[in-house]
Amino acid sequence: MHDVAKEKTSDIIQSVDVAIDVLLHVAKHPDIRLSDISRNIEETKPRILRMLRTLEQRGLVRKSKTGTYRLGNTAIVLGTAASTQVDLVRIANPILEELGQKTNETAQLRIIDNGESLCIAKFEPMRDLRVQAMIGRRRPLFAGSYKVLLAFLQPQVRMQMIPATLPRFTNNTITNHAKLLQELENVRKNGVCVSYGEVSEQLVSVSVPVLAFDGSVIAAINVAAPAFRTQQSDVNRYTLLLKDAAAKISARLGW
Amino acid sequence: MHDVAKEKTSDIIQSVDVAIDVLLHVAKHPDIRLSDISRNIEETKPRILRMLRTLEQRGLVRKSKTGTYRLGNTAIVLGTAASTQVDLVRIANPILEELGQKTNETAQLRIIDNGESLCIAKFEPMRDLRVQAMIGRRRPLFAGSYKVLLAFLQPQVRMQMIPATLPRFTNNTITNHAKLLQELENVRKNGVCVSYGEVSEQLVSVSVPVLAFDGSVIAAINVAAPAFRTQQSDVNRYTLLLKDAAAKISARLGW
DNA sequence: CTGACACGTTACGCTTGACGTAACATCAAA
DNA sequence: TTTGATGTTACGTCAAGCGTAACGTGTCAG
Repeated sequence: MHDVAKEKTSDIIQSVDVAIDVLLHVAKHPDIRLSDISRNIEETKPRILRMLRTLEQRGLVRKSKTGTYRLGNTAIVLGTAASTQVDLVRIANPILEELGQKTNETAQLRIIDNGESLCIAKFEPMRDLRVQAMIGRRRPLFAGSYKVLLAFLQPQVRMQMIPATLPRFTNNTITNHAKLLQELENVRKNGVCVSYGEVSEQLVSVSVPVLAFDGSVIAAINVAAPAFRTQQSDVNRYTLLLKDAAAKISARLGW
Repeated sequence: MHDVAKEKTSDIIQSVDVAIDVLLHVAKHPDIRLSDISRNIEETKPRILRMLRTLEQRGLVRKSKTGTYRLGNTAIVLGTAASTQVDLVRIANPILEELGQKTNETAQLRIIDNGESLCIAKFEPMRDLRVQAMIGRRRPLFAGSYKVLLAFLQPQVRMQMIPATLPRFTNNTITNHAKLLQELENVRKNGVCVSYGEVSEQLVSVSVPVLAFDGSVIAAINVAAPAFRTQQSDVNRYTLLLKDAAAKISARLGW
């Protein structure tokens, strides 16, 4: 066996691991059916069926009359408990709300997870047109203002997170490695990253890092707004508010 | 083997089942340590360790530097997804909020789960003194206004849910079987259940059922308030508002 | 200082739990 | 009817996951 791309599964209990795969798959694809899960996860149908039955009996998933699966009540209970247990989220939420109220734009809290940025808290203002945020949504680390997360990583770790070729999303996407590294340098110097439509043409996004006492990056908070109503002065204001909010979060995390 | 109290584990994959035990246990007891989980679940430490490692690698739990475990980021993502996938919760939430705003008291959505009532959605008003509700909290079915859930069950199912001896919580708790059955009869007739301090001395709680098209009970919604500021007129008003809200939920569920 | 007793962790040989194959029933479309 | 999906059951096989035992470590009490 070459086990080229095979993960080293040291001490992981595989049936549980696959069950988590199934659970997260149902989370991502509501009303999915057994066969589709089996195909996507690449496991046999009887195995997936056993998994689903186990999850269902515990209320983590629910089977509809038509045979499709969704998350169940236990998942709600679990998630609610989690929101109060994860310090970062619990602390950030009110600060994020204040930030969103002041800017009247969408604010997010994002962490690095599995080589991507993951939204784990958000605030959306009450106005007709706003940027939509979604808890659980993943975005690349190397494009848009979330690359602030990249900028504050240790150099050797950072390099591993940057793919060989940088995919293009818009005209403004940075696809040149040297340029990206230069930009990361600037971001680190200024403590803020502003994206003018690097991922979506019409959006401006401003992110700052949430740092630990030792300068390591914990998360990023950001404000995203439609480009047409965002002047340079707004960006400056958001930056100040973001830095203030980030400092508050850091402080309240105990540093 | 007598397998007297042994559950029939037909087709359930045990290691996954235990992993769920562990996960829910962490949810219920934040900052718990390996040994305690092992003791409570009654499984060996190596087993639990393997479970925790698997859960941790997927971000469902997180291990602190001191060796205690909490829920992790993935649990948040999961729960958020679940809130949007479970029809009942998604539909009930805005209606519950409206109900809570109108009454200016705490409102809850509760279902039957495992012989208890389980809170799966809530609204708490912005005022200094209010009844606290918590998603995931369980309460008995046979005491307080949640017995509305019991009242609308099919008779044979209902009997199985009522324990041989009814524990007393307060002076007002119904501990007599005949009396309880009589009360359930009234509740079914009136479509509402009012508890004057049956579980907590100082609380008044009003619940109505959310019924399916066929008359089967799906859930209960309730309003709970401190007794000292709740007159009979308030109870009457809550009842009307609750019945209205329950009808809306039923309708929006597609019946 | 030194037992004594927690804690988490590792190693490993044994067993049974969980696996995949194959066959099944059912339905829908061709 | 045939074809090709679906979900499901049954069963014999095998290795995944188990518990035992022993380890290292830290913290109390004596």
